[in-house]
Formats: sequence, C-alpha cells, structure tokens
Amino acid sequence: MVEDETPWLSADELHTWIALTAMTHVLPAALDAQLKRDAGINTFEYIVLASLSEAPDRTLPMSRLALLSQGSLSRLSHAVGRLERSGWVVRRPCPDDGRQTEAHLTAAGWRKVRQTAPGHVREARRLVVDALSPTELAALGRIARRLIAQASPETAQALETGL
Amino acid sequence: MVEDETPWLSADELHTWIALTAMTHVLPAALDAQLKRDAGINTFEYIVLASLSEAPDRTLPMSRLALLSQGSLSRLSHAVGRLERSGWVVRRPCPDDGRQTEAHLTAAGWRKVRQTAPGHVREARRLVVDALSPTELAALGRIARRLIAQASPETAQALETGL
DNA sequence: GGCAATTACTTGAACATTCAACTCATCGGG
DNA sequence: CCCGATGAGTTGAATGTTCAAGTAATTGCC
Repeated sequence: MVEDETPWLSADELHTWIALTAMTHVLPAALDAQLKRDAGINTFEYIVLASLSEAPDRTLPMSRLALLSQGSLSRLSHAVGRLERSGWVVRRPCPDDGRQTEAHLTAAGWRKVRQTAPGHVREARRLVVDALSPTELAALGRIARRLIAQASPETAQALETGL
Repeated sequence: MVEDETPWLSADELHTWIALTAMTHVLPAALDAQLKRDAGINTFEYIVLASLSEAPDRTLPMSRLALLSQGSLSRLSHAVGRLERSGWVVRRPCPDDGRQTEAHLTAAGWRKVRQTAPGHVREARRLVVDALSPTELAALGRIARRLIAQASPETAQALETGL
C-alpha cells in the first residue's frame, strides 16, 4: 500500500465512469431479459448454442467451446448439462483424445437457434447497432478493444486470433 | 413474429458487437476481482458502502439506496444483511415514516470505504480513464449515455436527475 | 516402460441474485 | 374512522455461478 497522491476522478471523468458502469450493467441485462422472455434461455446458453451452430458438424470439444463462449469450464459444464436436459445438446467422448468431451447440437437444438437468433439480433440492432451512427459504432469498437486489452489481455488475444 | 428481412449484422458490425459484449463482460469482472481480492467485497457491496459514505449523516433509506446502487430492493436487502453482519452498516427504522428502514454507515464501515476507495479508483484509472485519450473518454461517455437511454430509459432518467 | 505432471473435464457445496410471497405501515376515500 | 390500496421492506426457495476438490486419460522424461 504505497502512500501516493489520491487519484480521484475529475467531475467529467466521474460522469463518464458512471455512465460506463451503468452501461455495462444495463446492456447485458436487457439482452438477457429478451432471451429469457422470448426463448427461456440466458445469454450464456444462447452463446453456447450459437457457437455450436456455426461449428463444423455442429460439434465442438468442451474446452474450445469454453474459449469461444468466454466462460470457465465449470460454468460451461453446468450450462451444457441444462441444455442437454432440454434436448438441445448431447455430450459424447471425443474419438481422438479420451480426455476430451465433445458437445454436439441436436436437430432440436438447431431449430432452437434458428428460432431464437432473429429476435436476438433484432434486439442487438435496436439497442446498439442502429442506435449509433456508423462512425460512432466504429469508434465504440476501437475503444472496446482497447479496454479489453487493458482489462484482460488473454481475451484480447482470443478475439484477435480466435475469430 | 413478423416475417421480415433477416436483420443479420455485417462483418464490421459483428466485429464491433463481439468486442462490445466482451467488454461488458471483462470490465465488470476485472473491477469485481480487484475488490474481492483487496477488500473481500463485491462491486455491489462497494457501491452501497460508497453511496452511504457520501450521504448526509452517512444514512439513506433502503429505497433511495436501491435507486442509487441500481439494484432491486431484494438484492439490496440481502447485501445490507451481509454488510450488517460484517459490522459496516446498521439498519434502523426511519423516524418520519414507519414503513421505511434507513441504512447507516458505522465508523468501521467508514474506515472500510476510506481504505478501499483508492485501490478501486486506481483500478478504474488503469483500466479505463488513463487508457483512453480525453477525447475518446468523452466520446465513450456520450455513446454510453445513448445506449443506456435505448436499453433502459428509467436508468437514463435516474442518471440525469439523480446525480 | 513406468510414473509424475498435465490436460480435460465433472461434481457438489457455498454464495449471490432473482422471484414470488408475505408483513407491516400509511394514505385516501366513503 | 375504518378499510382497501399502495408503499417499503424482508424472507425463503429456486436458479445460476464460482470455487475447490476429484477423476480419468495422456504426455513427457528418465
């Protein structure tokens, strides 16, 4: 605990800071609410389903899925458990490597994604993409990538490569 | 469910969207981790303590505190319960209105805030305020307020007035 | 070629948040 | 002045997330 200058924020900085924290709270909550209301799943589960739907053979090993969905393996394991109980995903041992488990999107899961995606994208447009000018949207993207690099270099790395 | 054009995102829009969602995930997580590590409390509890510390007599009715901290009354009630068990807050009936409960920051709670705030602000600077140019920061503030207005008009309203 | 790490996951308990139900106080007609 | 509606808050169960511990397969190295 070094005894340095108190690094308090200026009025302007504070104003922005408050808006930023409110945004990081309100935006995910709105997306989550839309998904729960219209599809009965939360954002994380949606991302899992969507990631699988875009994978070759609609199948991914759990560890790769955890990277794509930006969640811990434990969180993913619980979530896939729920999705499995709903009949949207099945788990099976990976042929190549006995340690790995692969998650596969079922036909019902595929239908679920197809049904759910449009509403979700519509909400993303309404809340963000169409609410800003193209210039602002691009600026937001640059700023977001900068902040991610600062807060979580691993995530920044994953975004650059893993797309 | 209207059968309109599929409203999918362009590559650029998608790129920005992914960065934005990653940011709204990674930034709160980093702040939360710092507080848990250094102070043993989560962000919500910190905001509650900080709000009380700036209130007249370091006291606020629960409902006002819920507004300031942007949480439900139930969430607040549970959180204040924890803070009370730690000895940082006490609850007492409000003299004017028997329905209300006021939360008051104890001396220990005041010390806790004083100890915790500098590290939190330092992290806020490191992750955001000092990571962007003043121009970018201002732009981020404007954009954030716009998105809040879109996703949660009540919150936008609260930010304008309730500061 | 055996065994100590490491990798890939799962599990269950602890914790936080939400949701619905409930209590208690006050307000506003009739 | 009483009684239904509203407001303020609490509570407990259900759900989701994290955390620590555990299992099973595989790699590396001596």
